[in-house]
Amino acid sequence: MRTATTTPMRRPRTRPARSSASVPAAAVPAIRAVWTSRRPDGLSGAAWRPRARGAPSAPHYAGPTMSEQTPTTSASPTGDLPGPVRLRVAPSPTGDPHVGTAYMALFNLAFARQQGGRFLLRVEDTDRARLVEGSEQQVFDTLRWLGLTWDEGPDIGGPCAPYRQSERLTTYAPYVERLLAEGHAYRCWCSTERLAAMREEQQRLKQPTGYDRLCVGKTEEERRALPGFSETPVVRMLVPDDVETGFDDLIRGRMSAPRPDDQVILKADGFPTYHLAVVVDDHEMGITHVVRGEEWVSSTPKHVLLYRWLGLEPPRFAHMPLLRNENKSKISKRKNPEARLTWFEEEGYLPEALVNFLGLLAYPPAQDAEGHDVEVFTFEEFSQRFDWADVNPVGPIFDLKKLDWLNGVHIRELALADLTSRLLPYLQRAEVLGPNPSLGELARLEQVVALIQTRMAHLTEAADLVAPFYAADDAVEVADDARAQLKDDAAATLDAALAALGDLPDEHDGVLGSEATWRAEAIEAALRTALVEGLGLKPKFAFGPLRTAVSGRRVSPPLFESMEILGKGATLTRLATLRATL
RNA sequence: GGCCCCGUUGUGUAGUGGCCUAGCACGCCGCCCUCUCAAGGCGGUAGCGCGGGUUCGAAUCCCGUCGGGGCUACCA
Repeated sequence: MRTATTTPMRRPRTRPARSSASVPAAAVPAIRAVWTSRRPDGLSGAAWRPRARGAPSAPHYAGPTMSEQTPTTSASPTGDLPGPVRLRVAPSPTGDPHVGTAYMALFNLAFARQQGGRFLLRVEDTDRARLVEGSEQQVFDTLRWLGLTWDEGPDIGGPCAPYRQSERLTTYAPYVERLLAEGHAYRCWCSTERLAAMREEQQRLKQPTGYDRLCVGKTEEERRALPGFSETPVVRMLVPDDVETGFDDLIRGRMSAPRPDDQVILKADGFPTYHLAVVVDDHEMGITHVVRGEEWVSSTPKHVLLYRWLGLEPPRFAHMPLLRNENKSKISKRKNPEARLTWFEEEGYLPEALVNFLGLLAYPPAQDAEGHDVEVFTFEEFSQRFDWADVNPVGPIFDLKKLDWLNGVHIRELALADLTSRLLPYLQRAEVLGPNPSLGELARLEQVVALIQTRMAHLTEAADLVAPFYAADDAVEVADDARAQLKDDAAATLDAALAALGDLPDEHDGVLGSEATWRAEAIEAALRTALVEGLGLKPKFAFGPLRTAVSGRRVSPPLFESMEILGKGATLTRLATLRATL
């Protein structure tokens, strides 16, 4: 536990010198050095071997060696692994992907990219009871959708494959054997019933809960004679009473954490628990920075202990604050539908907006010359200025208001063709357009999208705005509130509009009709002359009935532009259709 | 209960002892623009959890207190 923390982590949050050089960059060479020399620790055993092509042979490791008893079958890394820093996100496939996973992935990736390092995805599927079919694929899909892509992972492989813990079982065995052999771990045959009863009793007596070490120092036969025996033992860590539990955190500085219980590291089913698997895999995969949620703070001493017992150099730790529900509890999918990553796509959020938003939680935006926040940014911009020391340890409430605004901002920044194609699936889902829209329908769509680009916070809102443009002209559905708004003079207004517009030429002079006369400006001029000047109506009341006739709505995209897109024939039909019902 | 982490407007944040009558952004409210709704422009609203200290001076340092959160599994 002597992580070379030469610089105090957090306190000097020197604002001007925010070049990430302060902590991370400076740390890189050191990590690099440690890394190259720590590979041959014996634990990778047979798996580790010097590079074939003239790689310098590593210094021999003098400590305990497991090589003879390490028939590792997995394809373990050979020699140096790519990247000056290596980070990972390690979700467990236990259901809908969680927004917290994306949050962690973002910060891990941002730092990895900034340092020119690697980002890996590792699936932590050691809990076979909670495994959910298809959830792993959903993790891939949602993270890819967000653009938070990995350099190594279960689906794309990499030098440390496999990247699925359930496929790495043989990797963990020698580590467990070594801990057992050196007296740092012991087998425990206590049944789950006995454990539950023990815990209950401890809680009743208001004692700290923890394993009572009944099995310590006992052989299987000795233990069998006692009650609460189970045939299939687990392996527990033997945590010394006076163990040092402090560690350094990139975000919080020096941390103290509780003394761990005799944590189970190998379950009765032969699967490792998270604690063992994370240490072994992070080591084998050359992880330099462990970035995870604050909920892991209290188990970090267990991990540090494991690293020490195994003679491994521990990685740097960064514990991110937890995203919260409105009541400040840890964000949960139960309380918050938006804790599900798939929800955002369903609701019409842009992935770049979500990433942008996540980068604003517990992290300060950059400031411009006038001291105004620069809250709209890309992942690359975020990555470049990122610094662990700037992460706020306070757990932010996951409040969607700013995301809604950001989504609108990003929608407005999209090129028209891009926005149109992104809208297409939503319009098809809403059945505004069919599965195979015609060229004509698509051409019209882009025109319509230009009108609604500033009128959406969510892509899902497009359906309502767009639908009237694909309705039959003699069957535009008129909303109740729109019809209710029609006044007595609506009929006269429509008649006047019909007359004025009927006189407006509809010619297509130029090639491809580029010189059409049925244009918004001409339509507006004709209508203003007839209704505002002619009938003396206020614009607002003059155009209301027309809007209802054309769109069936009280609120719609700009009226004259809509008429232009619909064309003269359709416009007149719509006006006449509503007129006929009055 | 025990251990640990954290407290700046409704939300996200700036602030690291005087530049703070606490800045910015979102939200909300109002005004302008305007064919509706948006977008855009302008303005307004609201905060240092509390109590002691240290200091000429505290949002900033110290102590206490209160509050919130996390962990306390053969879950991650």
